[in-house]
Amino acid sequence: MGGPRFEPVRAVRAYERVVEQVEEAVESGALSPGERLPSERELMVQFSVSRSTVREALRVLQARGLVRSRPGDPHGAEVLPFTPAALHKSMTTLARVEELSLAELVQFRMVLDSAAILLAARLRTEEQLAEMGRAVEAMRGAVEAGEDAFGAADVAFHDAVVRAGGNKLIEICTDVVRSIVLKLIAERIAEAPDREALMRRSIHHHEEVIAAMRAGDGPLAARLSRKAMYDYYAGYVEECERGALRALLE
Amino acid sequence: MGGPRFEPVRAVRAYERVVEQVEEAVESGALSPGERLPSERELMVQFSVSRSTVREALRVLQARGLVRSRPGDPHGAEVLPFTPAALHKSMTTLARVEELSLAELVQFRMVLDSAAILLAARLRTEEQLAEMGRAVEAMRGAVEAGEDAFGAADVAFHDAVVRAGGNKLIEICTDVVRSIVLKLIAERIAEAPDREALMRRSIHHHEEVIAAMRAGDGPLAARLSRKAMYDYYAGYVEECERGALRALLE
DNA sequence: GGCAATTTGTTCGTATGTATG
DNA sequence: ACATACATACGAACAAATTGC
Repeated sequence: MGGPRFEPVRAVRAYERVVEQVEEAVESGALSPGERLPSERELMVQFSVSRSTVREALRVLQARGLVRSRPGDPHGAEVLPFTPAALHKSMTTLARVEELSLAELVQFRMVLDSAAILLAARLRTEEQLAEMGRAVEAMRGAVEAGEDAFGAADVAFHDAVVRAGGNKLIEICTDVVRSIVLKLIAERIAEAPDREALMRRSIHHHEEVIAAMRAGDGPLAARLSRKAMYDYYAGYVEECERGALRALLE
Repeated sequence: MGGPRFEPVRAVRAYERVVEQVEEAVESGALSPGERLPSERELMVQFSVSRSTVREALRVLQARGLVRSRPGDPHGAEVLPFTPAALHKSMTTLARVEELSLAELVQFRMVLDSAAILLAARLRTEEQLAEMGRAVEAMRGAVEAGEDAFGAADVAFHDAVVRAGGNKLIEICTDVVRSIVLKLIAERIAEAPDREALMRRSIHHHEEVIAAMRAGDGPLAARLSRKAMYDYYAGYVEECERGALRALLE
């Protein structure tokens, strides 16, 4: 006994080492968005691997949203600014293969949104509050204009809220989950009965949320927002799953 | 005017079409975890592309956690069960390049955890409650045993809670963010002063949470859990950022 | 345990269409 | 318009690894 404790070594592919090095350079800031990677031929020299290996590595980096390469580009692959695209992709996959129900997704939104509102009620500036107000105004104007305009204004409101909340992780996850939910009910949302009444009630709810935030009552604002989201989406959720959503309404 | 409205066509690479088809097969259930893909040479015939193209596609699918291929395996690439590995990877990247602060991550955990507890307080079975109790017992026994055992028991507790909450998205995100947080403070957690006092207080908090859940008081249990997490992690968070965490304590 | 067949990992060469200057 | 350098894609080849006999 005693002696050195050796660890099992997993065979690591050549392309993985290339990925690791580029990834490290990007995440450490040595390579910034907008900058370019050397050309594939240059990379195969620097890493002393073949062209195919370089290309496989670039495919993986591209799948992770770190770089983008275009045919014929003399500048080489471009380092991209962070986008939640990869996060979006893996959550979408999760939603499909794990069969996440719409109820679970909406519930997740209710949780994140009310948390953001709770935070925003404390941290918001007057300007941010005004921005939320303008978004609700836009929603009012968009009732006639159609789904897309209304939806865009609604997104603007919630974006303003989560930004005011100051948590980037909440911001990004909210964005990702919202788009997944919208995609799931996109075809049903237009043909919902009482569409206009739903919109007007939603606007009313949003105004109540703003009022509560202005008064500094975060818990109330959060409770109101959960109620608003429940009212808006409950119609699309299976009856038997609404109970779980109502559990968040107190 | 009039005439057909043509849509812009983005040049789609050959490997992407391969990825799309395999991805569709996996997500639709036509290909189940444990099943095998044809060999690379067989795939190049079926898709009528070169082997390099097949391999680039396989690398992307592997990066997304859908398949795994090993050298020499005569059965071809294996279709994997879903793991949050890809989600974990993209969140870790997010944490690094977007410079998520520890405070934001902990805040996110406080939000998800208290939501799960709120749900679990309503939906938990007696058996699940008992499982949480056993986890706390294990924590008590692990105070002497060391960090790892205590941490494992703590994980078991929170796992039992989120499972009882019944939202798989919350479950997975909790798991991902927890491991990121732990990695960030791994080296500091062992050398924290008053380590044992921290553990004992944490155990006490967990017992209070269970009691509140048993009494059916979800909001109280959630509030207690936020407080518990704040107490446990506040020491690792920059002074100036603790305010944002306290905003969740009411 | 050893051996043969097959597969993946990797390299190299070549042809083609494309973007830049 | 042209030349250059690039990414895309194909095909052949060899080494290393795995499976099944």
